[in-house]
Amino acid sequence: MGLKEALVRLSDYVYVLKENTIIGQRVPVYFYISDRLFEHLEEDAIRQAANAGTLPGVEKAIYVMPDVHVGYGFPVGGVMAVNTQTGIISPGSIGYDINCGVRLIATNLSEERILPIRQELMQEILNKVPAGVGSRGRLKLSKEQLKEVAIKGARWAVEYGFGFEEDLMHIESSGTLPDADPDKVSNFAYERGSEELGTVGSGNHFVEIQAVDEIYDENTAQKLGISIGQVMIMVHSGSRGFGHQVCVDYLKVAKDALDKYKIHIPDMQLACMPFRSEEGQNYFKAMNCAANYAFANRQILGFITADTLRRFLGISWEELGYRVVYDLAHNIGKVERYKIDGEEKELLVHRKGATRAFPPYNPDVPPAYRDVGQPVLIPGDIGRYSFLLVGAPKSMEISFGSACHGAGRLMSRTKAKEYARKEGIEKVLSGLVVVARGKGTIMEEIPQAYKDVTEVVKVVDALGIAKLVARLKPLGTLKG
DNA sequence: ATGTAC
Repeated sequence: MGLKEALVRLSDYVYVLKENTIIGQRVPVYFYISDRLFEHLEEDAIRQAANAGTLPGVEKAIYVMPDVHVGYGFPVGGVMAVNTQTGIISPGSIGYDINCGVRLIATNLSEERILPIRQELMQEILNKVPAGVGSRGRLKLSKEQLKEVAIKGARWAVEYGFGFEEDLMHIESSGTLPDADPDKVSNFAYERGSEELGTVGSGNHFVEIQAVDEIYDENTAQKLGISIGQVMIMVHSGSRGFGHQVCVDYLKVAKDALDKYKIHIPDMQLACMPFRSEEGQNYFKAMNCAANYAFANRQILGFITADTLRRFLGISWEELGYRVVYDLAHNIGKVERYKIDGEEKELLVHRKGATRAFPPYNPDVPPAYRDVGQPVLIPGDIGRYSFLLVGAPKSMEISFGSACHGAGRLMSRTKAKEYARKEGIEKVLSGLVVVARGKGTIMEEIPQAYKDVTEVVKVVDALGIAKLVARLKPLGTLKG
């Protein structure tokens, strides 16, 4: 019997894989998924989530979001919380792209102003914002400068001239994670990161000009300063080669330390080390450096895009009305406190393809959003809607303060390319304004290659993990 | 995701 048959449907959006379904699995795995998305649930993704349930110190349950798909060791869309005293830290369960995440910037512009010029505007953004694998930015930073980036995160970018002090108040952890030690990052990571700060990268990463298309919760939207027809900028990017190298380096450290700490794992991709060990702490501190690099990266990308838009229209910053709504990580490990069976515990929450979704009045929600909850940003794929939600109370009870992160792949990259070639890329993308240096990435990232993100957000909304606020439609997209 | 393969 396959694992998929072992899943028990508890309600419309909840399936469970009971503990001990696989050997050594100490906690249940909850899948937050609709029946439609269940059809696409891969056997391997279920196995990966169950495997994580065997890791030392795992608490309560593994949670899997509706946009789940197979990842390296741990599925994308997975949330795992580990006891910080007795548990491990797993680089593969945070992901190769450390602090891959999303930033949303609001403007005062209305959609009508952009629609007639969007083709030319996107060409200009293509000229000004570096994108693509191995793309190099306008900055070339020394190791010493990168160490500052690794410590200061988004603040470094603001001090360098990319943005404003107020931006920092509207970023997860203010865009600066404190437990970062740049001496735990390898020279090779610094080399790879030296020319990539302020670049978009490839894959599903993008910079997009959007318009607010539908509002689901007028009251919350108003408090967030969001209204119909408003032009927004969305940035989806991560820590580029810098974070990738940190992950590669510490996966090796973890594999080499398995015997030393007598850790037994069902899959080498789940190689991990005790969180309190020297190796574990070194990775945590290096991971936070990479996360800070990613916060700085999105700070620069968002600012350059806004500045390009502003100059293109020949208007002032005041007239543009640039305002960072929020910026968050969807690949990260965070130390947070949760009540489990009445006992408060300190946990390392691994979020891989999952966003934090803290409810109203949580102290980590910025003051401006205190009574609405933390903004949750869900990027769509080329030509697809993106969504703005806010964290809701249930997340603290049933998902370690987490929600989904996006659509999740449906077709492999090869299959997507085949499809695009067969149908013709012009037809597949008809009506959309998409710019890129090459066609390759676009072919792999066609909308048909992804699950329907609308269905994904419906699930987290229905579960009370996050509440739908607004839908954003793309006006123009820059891809890597 | 990724100098898209150590």
